[in-house]
Amino acid sequence: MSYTYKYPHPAVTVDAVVFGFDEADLKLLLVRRRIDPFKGEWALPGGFVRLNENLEEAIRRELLEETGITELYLEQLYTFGEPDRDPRERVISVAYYALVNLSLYPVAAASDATEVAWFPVAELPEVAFDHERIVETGLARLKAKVRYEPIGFELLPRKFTLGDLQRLYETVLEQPLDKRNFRKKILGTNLLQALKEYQQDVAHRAAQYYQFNRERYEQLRKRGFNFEL
Amino acid sequence: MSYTYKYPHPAVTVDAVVFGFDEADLKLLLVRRRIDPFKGEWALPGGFVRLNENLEEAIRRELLEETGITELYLEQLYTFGEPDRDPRERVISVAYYALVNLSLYPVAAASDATEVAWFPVAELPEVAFDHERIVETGLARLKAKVRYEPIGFELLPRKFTLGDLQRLYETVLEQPLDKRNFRKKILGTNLLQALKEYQQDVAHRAAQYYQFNRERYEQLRKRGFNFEL
DNA sequence: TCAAAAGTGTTAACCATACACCCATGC
DNA sequence: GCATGGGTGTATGGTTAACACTTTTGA
Repeated sequence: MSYTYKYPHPAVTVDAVVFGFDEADLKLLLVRRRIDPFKGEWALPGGFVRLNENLEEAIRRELLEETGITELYLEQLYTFGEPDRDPRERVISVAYYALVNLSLYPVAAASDATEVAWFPVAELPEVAFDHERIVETGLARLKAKVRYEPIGFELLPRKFTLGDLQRLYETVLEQPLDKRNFRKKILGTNLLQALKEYQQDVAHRAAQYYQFNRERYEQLRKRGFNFEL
Repeated sequence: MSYTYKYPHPAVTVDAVVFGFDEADLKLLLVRRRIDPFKGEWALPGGFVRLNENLEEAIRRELLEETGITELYLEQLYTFGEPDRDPRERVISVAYYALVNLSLYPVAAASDATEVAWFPVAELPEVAFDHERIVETGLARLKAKVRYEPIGFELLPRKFTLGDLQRLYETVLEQPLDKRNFRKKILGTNLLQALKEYQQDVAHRAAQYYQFNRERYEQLRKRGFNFEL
């Protein structure tokens, strides 16, 4: 079977820069390529767009097929279209960036056998195609956006401590934050709901859990409120 | 001549949301379609990407061919890929937004004969395809970005008065600004260079001209300075 | 002399920053 | 009892916001 057009058409793929966060690190999800080119090397999850699905559907399908991930925050990042970015033919890639709650998904360490793995962003392996550039674009976007949209919460479990949240911000922004000022500011937004739950079995005073109040954020946003850290 | 592929390929176009500004209005550049579908209707300038050019080259080529514009600030906006957005075949459009110094280009008013025209964004005609949605996305981006990047200057002539600049900001942000505070803030950034030139033949006190100091902005930005209005 | 926009300074409220100590818990 | 992170308040300086009058020019 083949497809014929009057004018040349590029191929179109979607690729995702998927971030996760655990206590220590910001992590990136990579998959091992099963076909040439770059067979056996690490690359961003993604694949060709089908004619009957839109771009977001395409990346969701690919993420499900390649990694099993369904629950994530997804946003279009940038479209990469240098003529030679794929050795096979002209391929234009619409990149998405995604934030995942790592605790929902198994954290397989990379090995020769694993097909999917999380890598600390500070220790990324070589990646196929121009995916390094796509990752950099995703990192820059995450860093810029975390300051003025409450997307940090997408990287954390439903309930978390203020310490967790602060570590996340410090990691993403690559700078230390003053604990007292951070707490004042975050609690001052009224976007966090304190739970009547506390850490268990920790070797220090147990921290209180909080959860992000998404409805409240939507309400405030409609009235012109702007999150800003 | 025809082109055959093993798998179906979408067509890929680039489209541009081009903004201009004159004393009174924020304006959008539209072109009249010369072929079906939507022949004779207004649409964003743009067209199919060729296999040997990257996306930015493609939109620059199209803008030159369709409108003659070469001097502009250009930035990728968003990629639109609903399966049915073009009745002919699957077409994915990479949209750019562009800012143009209107004084450099003739301001033809729209008529049955004109092929290219500037429309006040408050009075846009019907546009082809899903271009209305693309325009809205561009407007939202402009409005958001003007606050934290000095892109307003791209819409003005090389030399301008502080009044011009304030009117521009008030128009884009759709809100009045306090004149004294606006001047303090803008001059406080040190990004404007006062010229020893003044308005001529105006029926009020002549305003001083300024120009944007781009090198200075680049210097400051590298040192971590952030423009913010 | 009027209309129209240019240009200018001060004050008060608010917000961001810097900073140090006590608390609860497990080992 | 000590190590670990949780939790809290205040003072200072800087920034923003609100506000009114004088200047210059052409008509």
